[in-house]
Amino acid sequence: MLKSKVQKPTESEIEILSILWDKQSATVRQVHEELLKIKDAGYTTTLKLMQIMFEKGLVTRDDSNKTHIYQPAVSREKTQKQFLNKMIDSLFSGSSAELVLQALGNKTSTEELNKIQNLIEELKKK
Amino acid sequence: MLKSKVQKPTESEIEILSILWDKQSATVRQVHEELLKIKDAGYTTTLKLMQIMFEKGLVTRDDSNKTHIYQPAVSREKTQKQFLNKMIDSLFSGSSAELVLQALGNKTSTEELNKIQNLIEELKKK
DNA sequence: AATCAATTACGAATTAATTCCTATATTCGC
DNA sequence: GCGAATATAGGAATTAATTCGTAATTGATT
Repeated sequence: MLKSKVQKPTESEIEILSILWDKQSATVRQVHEELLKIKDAGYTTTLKLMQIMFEKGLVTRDDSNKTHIYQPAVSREKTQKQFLNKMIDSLFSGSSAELVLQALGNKTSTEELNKIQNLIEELKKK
Repeated sequence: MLKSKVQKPTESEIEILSILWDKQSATVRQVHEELLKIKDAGYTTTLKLMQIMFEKGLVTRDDSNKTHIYQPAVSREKTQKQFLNKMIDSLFSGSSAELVLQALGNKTSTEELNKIQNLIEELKKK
């Protein structure tokens, strides 16, 4: 089993990835505008982050025009799994069930609970 | 609503807290011995980390003897929730159900699935 | 083609986390 | 009490992440 080629995104990088996942593709300017809605940051800060993400292989970009267009190079699902697994490992003694119990314990609507029940039935069939 | 008094533990601090949660209380030496099982580190590194954790209020300590005895000052459950919520927020669009679905998708034993089903039934009664 | 605005590139400064060296203090065995 | 062993304290060095100033480049407008 080979180590993954792509590094794990940092906190700030996840914020940017989230925007790219939503928009599919975007310029630095567009990402920056979105970022401003949730935090304070200079334009070149966003630019620099996205450049670093490009070097890390977290995003791809089309630089055939002056204004580069970025796209996520890692999927939301894969990233979610990556962080879930790390968290299960470090905080939940490796038990995903424990994590689920804790997550449900909080506040989950009946509707969501039903969805989860259905999924569990599906899983048990296999 | 007041901001929490206690800072969020870092990666390394979680490793130490995990040991303290298991042992209830321990000396730096004991924690260090445990840490060595999972990673490489010098003794004073562990010491320094635990001193910082004390300053942050993540642990308490009895320093009436030469060898101080440390105890966790934050609970495992509260810390789990803290990180779960942050993760749900940053990676799962605020939906705990989405996180649960993703976590179950992985690999969970039938036994664990049953436990979760029971919990869901409990939750739905309220 | 000269100017202007927007963009990228580069590199340095800052902040946070981790690591460990060295000095000092305490306890234990003799 | 003295020396060895073990502990804590303090601070400096390192590494990683973030932030942003400044310069160079590009393209658009005239």
